[in-house]
Amino acid sequence: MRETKKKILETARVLFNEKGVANVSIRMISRELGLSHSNLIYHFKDKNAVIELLHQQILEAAIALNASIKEDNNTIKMLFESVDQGFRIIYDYRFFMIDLNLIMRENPGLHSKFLEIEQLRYSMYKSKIESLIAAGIMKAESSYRNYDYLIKQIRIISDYWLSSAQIYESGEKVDFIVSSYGNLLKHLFYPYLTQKGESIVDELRM
Amino acid sequence: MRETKKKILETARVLFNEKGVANVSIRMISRELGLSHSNLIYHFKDKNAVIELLHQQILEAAIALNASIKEDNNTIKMLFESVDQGFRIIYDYRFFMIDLNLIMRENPGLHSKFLEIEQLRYSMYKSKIESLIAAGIMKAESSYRNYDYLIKQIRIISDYWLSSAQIYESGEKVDFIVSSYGNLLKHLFYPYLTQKGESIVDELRM
DNA sequence: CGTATTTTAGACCAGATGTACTAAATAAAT
DNA sequence: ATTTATTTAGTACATCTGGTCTAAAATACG
Repeated sequence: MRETKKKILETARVLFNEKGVANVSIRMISRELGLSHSNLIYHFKDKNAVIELLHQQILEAAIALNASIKEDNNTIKMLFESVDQGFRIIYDYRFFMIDLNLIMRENPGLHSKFLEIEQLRYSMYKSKIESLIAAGIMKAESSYRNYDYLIKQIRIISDYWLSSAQIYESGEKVDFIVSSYGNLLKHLFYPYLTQKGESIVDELRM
Repeated sequence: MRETKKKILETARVLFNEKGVANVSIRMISRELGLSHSNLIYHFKDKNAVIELLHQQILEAAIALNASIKEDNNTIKMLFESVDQGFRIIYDYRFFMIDLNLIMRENPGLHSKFLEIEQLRYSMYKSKIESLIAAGIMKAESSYRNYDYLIKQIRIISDYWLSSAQIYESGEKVDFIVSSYGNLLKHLFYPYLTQKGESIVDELRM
């Protein structure tokens, strides 16, 4: 029955989000589902196997998102929209980002995969920024406008906004958190906008 | 013997940094020290008590740093120096930042204290930025230069640069990591500098 | 020196966890 | 319908953990 496996993933996801990966055991997940723990082990070798599959779900959602956003329409509007939607998707799997370091430490395979994906993310931003410069929307690079640093700032905020939200915004609603931190990321771009860029973003903000 | 307590803190700090807080038990620390675990419990009620004292050590170091940096000399040079030195100090206690969310979740008292300190951090940056604007070093605030967002960006990077380093820079030397991520933080300010500000920072970078 | 206090060790307990193994129940297939 | 494969439950085990209690050793003190 394929159904059981799905239920396990779903329950695990919710429990991970609630209590944190470290505080959820195989036995807890099975108890929650009214299953024997040996049954759970039949479907997943261990907790890491569950996490790996959940990570794959995230990836699939991200790929679907990328596909839905037209590549040729390479505007800042699309960039910001993908931020909002990406943030919304990852929120449902927030345990993964909040316990990121724990997970990476105990799962070297996932760690390497994560590093590979990061390279893709880097190139994506790199080329987006280049085309925004070419379009006169972002300022040209200079000693005080080093876009490699910008991309690394984006990386940290993308990786850890959920951790930060857990500490500083506990109790706030999903929508509020997602839009706050989405704005935080977008504001990284603002001081790099040209006048033309600003007027384009002005329209988006209406 | 006060000595034992110090040794426990020292060993705990090293083990936490090495293995992560979740993977270190009271019994492990005592084993490492050749002590009985009941002896450890005699000195510290539990693991959280150890972490709390280590956190106090961090605070004391931070206070000493703030005192050493003259308040009246409110330049961007001092700001950047305190970043470098602050980053260096916290590196030795990196477990605290890497396992921040875990620690906050299981230690509500520490969480509140951390939130209080964050308010101080906020006001500090707020007033520093204001005086830098007044001095013509940073640009005036505007719709595309919202300094509240800048301060929140600073917050996330300050809180999670060590986590990010653990994932992306494993194996790199301390000095490299500290200076890389210090630069990352400083670059948050760069696009907000006036021409005057740029020329001042130019001298610092020589 | 003898007494009181602090520090340390050892033993024990109850609970949770991962893992392995066996057997029953259910579903699929021929 | 009988066999085969898949899915599930149950049990048992070794390990680790936090916590408590008791007593010995070390230290401080009067």
